[in-house]
Amino acid sequence: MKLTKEEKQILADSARKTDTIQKGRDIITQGQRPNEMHLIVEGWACRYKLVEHGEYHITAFLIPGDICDIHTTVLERMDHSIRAVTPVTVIKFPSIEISRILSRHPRLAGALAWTTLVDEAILREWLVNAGTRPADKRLMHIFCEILLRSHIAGLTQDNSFEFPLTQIELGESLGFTDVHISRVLGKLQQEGLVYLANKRITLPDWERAKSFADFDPIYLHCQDITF
Amino acid sequence: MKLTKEEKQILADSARKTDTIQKGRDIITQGQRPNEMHLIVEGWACRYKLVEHGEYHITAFLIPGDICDIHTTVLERMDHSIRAVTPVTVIKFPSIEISRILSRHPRLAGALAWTTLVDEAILREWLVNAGTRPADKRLMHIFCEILLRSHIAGLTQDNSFEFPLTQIELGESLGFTDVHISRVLGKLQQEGLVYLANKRITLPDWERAKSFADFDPIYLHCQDITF
DNA sequence: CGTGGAATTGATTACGTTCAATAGATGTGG
DNA sequence: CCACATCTATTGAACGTAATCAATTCCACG
Repeated sequence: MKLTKEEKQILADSARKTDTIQKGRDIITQGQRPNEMHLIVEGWACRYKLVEHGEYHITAFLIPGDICDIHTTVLERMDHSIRAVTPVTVIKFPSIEISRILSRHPRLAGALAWTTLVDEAILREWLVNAGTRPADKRLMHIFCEILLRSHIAGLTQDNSFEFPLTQIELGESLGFTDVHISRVLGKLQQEGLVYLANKRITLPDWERAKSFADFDPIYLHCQDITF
Repeated sequence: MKLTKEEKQILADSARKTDTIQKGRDIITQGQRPNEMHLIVEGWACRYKLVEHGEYHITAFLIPGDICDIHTTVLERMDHSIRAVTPVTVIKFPSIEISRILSRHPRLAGALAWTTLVDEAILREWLVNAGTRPADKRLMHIFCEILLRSHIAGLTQDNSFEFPLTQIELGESLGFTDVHISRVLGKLQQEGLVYLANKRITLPDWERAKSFADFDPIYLHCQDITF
């Protein structure tokens, strides 16, 4: 879906201001009812939920171009939190402006609905990932997804992308311990499926990566890529 | 969110017709681009995705009152399938009618957005469930969720609800084998946390069930219940 | 240079899978 | 209404993936 110049202008006009969030800080916290919507323009964030013992589970990674919380115009309270994984820059949109847009500009409303549905589709795929795939394929699957999403956001160089996550965070999102992530990641590198250095991931062979991870890009609702 | 009489009428007017789907049949299949939206009025359905070897993973259960596919007005192709778990009766709404409603009736659009966001919240909780909780708690968690959702839909009698799923299907949704479901379910019944008979589940002690499963209803965005 | 978080590696344990066999339930046709 | 087929549930034994506990090493940063 492509926005027209006018539509982009409408969005730009309704933006309030930009803001920067420190690494590790919450952008929004569970239970809040924020009165503005956040669009990430730089850095990585993650959605997470607390579970017993003060542990986390990460349910999504947000990269530049992603919206944190369309929820604000419809739901009362956030049922999860969003945290800055790296320093994050966001543009804020007052909820009132968003409501106005939703009711007056059907095409923009459609665009927002589209991002919501893609978020949902990603969540579904993560659930399948967690429910059916062993550690090595699960890990590769998320690398495939992030490469493709980074590519769409214009953040890739060839078949590599910046990857600021620690193995701990990776574990918290996939449902593994950091110890196990370390072992499996090591194995994947030995097998030449991934190359990781300087907070940057390279997938040397896209087709091999996809087939190893059983990765079908259909759920991202975009074109596949070729390297 | 409560709809007015007029709003309900608008929805009723845009409905095309009802349809019945046999048990085990797809209501919509992955890859399709359906031109109508389905609302379940009777029976259970499930969203599922195929994985390698022809296995399934179930990503959602749909009960009366749930909408199958708001997607149709926005996305091109279904990224997953929906199957009738029992015989299912649906009301169909042509996509064009839905588009019309979305653009002309902001409050109804909001209601549809609300159901989408709750679906997403449920998915998030399922992901946390799969990623962090052991089998017994995971199983109880889904029972808690379904009891509450059934209650909202007016389908409970006291603290019991109809439960047409096989242990195989339960396993396919939680990421366990049917063998393991059988064992864990047996244990939960011995401990008096669940009572299961005639395709009907009873949770004798709601508070105990909730605390055992670490179940926090916030993600369903509705009131909790007391029995 | 020293400190604390992140990553690696090893040894042991445990939760859930797999394979297999049996019993129970449900439905169908003769 | 019984006989047979099929799907579902139960139970047991052996195995395997990932968790846990623990000790080091690596690295970024003040």
